[in-house]
Amino acid sequence: MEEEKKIKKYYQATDCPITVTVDIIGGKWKPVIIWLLLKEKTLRFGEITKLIPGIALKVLSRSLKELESDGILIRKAYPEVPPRVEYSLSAKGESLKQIIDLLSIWSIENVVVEQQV
Amino acid sequence: MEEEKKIKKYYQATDCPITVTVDIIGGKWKPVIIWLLLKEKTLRFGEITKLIPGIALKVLSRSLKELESDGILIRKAYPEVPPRVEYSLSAKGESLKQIIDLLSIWSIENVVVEQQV
DNA sequence: CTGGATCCTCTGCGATACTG
DNA sequence: CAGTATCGCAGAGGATCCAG
Repeated sequence: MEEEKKIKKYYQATDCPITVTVDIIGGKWKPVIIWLLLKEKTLRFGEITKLIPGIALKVLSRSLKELESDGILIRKAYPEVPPRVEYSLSAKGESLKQIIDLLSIWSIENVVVEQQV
Repeated sequence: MEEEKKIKKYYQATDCPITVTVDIIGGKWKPVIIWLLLKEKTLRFGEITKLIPGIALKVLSRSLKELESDGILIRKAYPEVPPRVEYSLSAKGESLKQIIDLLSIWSIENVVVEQQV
């Protein structure tokens, strides 16, 4: 069923591969999460909430799940008390670095400058 | 008021410039529209609706407006009857080519292949 | 031909309380 | 500590009719 959903999702937007990527890394917080993981390599759930003060727990939780099921990041849970869970990027996630960098650079060159002028 | 909204939008996501760009080119159809304009250079409203069969008129209309107000594309209306309106990318819009290409390539390498296997 | 006006649905996002 | 459960809101996306 999930498989179907993905395939459907892929074909619905005029077979445009760009939309596929935007669906995966898009949204309000996912880019930020990926960006943080690119910098910090490994982060715990609580650390992310501190690094992204505005995010709601539920949203972070769901974002991480989706990124995991898309193969972008890897979730490692340690059977301890209290529990510890570490998130890090997969190879696929690392391969987004170029894109994330470009997105960042573009906005700095094309949006931020404007606002200062 | 619009200015306030933009500035607020920029600062809300932990000052992350990536989100800014995603906000501009994100959404279900905007990437497709930009991609089409990169290829075709100039398109009329009706032509876009034909190239993107699934899109609702209102959505296309709003997407074009937003892209225009973000300075991505240029709207040229000809005072004729029946009216003719042409859309083309601004220099700022053209500068997105690199990003669009990367997004496309990434999905082809990381998503499509998987589905075929 | 271009798109505004209207009404509707669906889901992404958010805040708080609670649990293994 | 790392989440789930629950409730709620606002906006994106959509279908249809109407107008300059």
